[in-house]
Amino acid sequence: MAEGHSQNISSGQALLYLTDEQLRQGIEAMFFAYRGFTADPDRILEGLSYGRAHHRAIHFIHCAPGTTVNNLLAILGVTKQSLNRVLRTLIEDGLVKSHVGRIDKRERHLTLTEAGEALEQQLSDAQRARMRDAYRKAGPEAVAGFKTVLEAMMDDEMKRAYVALRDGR
Amino acid sequence: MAEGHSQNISSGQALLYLTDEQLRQGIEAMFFAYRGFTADPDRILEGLSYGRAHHRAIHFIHCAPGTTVNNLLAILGVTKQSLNRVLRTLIEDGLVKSHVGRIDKRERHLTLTEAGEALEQQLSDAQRARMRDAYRKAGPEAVAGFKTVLEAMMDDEMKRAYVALRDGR
DNA sequence: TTGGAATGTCAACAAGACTGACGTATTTTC
DNA sequence: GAAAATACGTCAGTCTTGTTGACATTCCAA
Repeated sequence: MAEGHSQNISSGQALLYLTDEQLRQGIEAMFFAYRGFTADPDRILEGLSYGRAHHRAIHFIHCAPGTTVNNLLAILGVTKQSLNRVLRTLIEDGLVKSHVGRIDKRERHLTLTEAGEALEQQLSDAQRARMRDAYRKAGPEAVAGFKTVLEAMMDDEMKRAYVALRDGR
Repeated sequence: MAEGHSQNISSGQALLYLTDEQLRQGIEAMFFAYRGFTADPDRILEGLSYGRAHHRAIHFIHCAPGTTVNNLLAILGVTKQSLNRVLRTLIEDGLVKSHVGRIDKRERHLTLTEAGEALEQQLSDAQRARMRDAYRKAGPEAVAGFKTVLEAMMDDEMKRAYVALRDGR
């Protein structure tokens, strides 16, 4: 493949961070870091017969209370049937409440109950603790770089969702 | 939870990047970026009746040719039954070869066939292309910060595996 | 007012992870 | 040399989480 060699010798040192080796390292760092990133919430959810999908739903309902199923679908990038199964158990277990829309009765608006908020706190405390440690170790400049690269790595759609969430608070 | 408020007012601006809001943004950035990160290989594998699990196996066999099953298990963090299913199909399809160990005949050493290397190239070209774009947009300093934070985010075990792979080349 | 579009639910199925148990070959240890 | 440990493969069963297809309800626009 023509893309294989990204080492542009002629431009010297400046592009050294774009070598295939460097990129491969970045790929592996991303893989291992993501494992660490999800490890703590996974451990908490393990005993509760919930999984990562439940965590994601809870996280985004917490961030955007009153959001509709369709809305959540777009953010999570799964089919509505898949999300529905997760939501059903969360509603049955009294962690999420679903309200029929006043303006459009087809819509269901989702919010966390008190128990839901409590679990969200527990999960996000664990995840933030790891994040905080990593940030502290790395320092503010590294954190800025971290975010810059992550944003550049997103699909455009995802970036829109991310920016909307980020700036909407 | 006592951890809830990480804003340490008394230390002023210096720790502003450690606020819960900032951490939450980082968590979401990680979530969305990882989706982008896996999107391209996923698309390629979709048609081939392979999944992300096959991709991971191929990736690490490529990086560490001759690695044993146990070794791969530790890196991937899955059970042997789970890995075996994937490996079996890859061997049947002629992408991976398994050799009985010369020194220890209990071990199976795994390598990619030519066809396996070709698929690896195709997959990693796609992933590197996205990575390269992100790196280029972000610039070398951001990339350095990115890696620093990711390494700090790994579990210690994972970090060892990462460092071993990184420095072993 | 009626037919299409949008929203959400139920049912059935597949991939991929897990546990547990078992078998085999080989190496290590006592 | 016998017993224990290790490396690998496999069968069976379960769980989470993704998929498609079919369907009910509601809204809106022709």
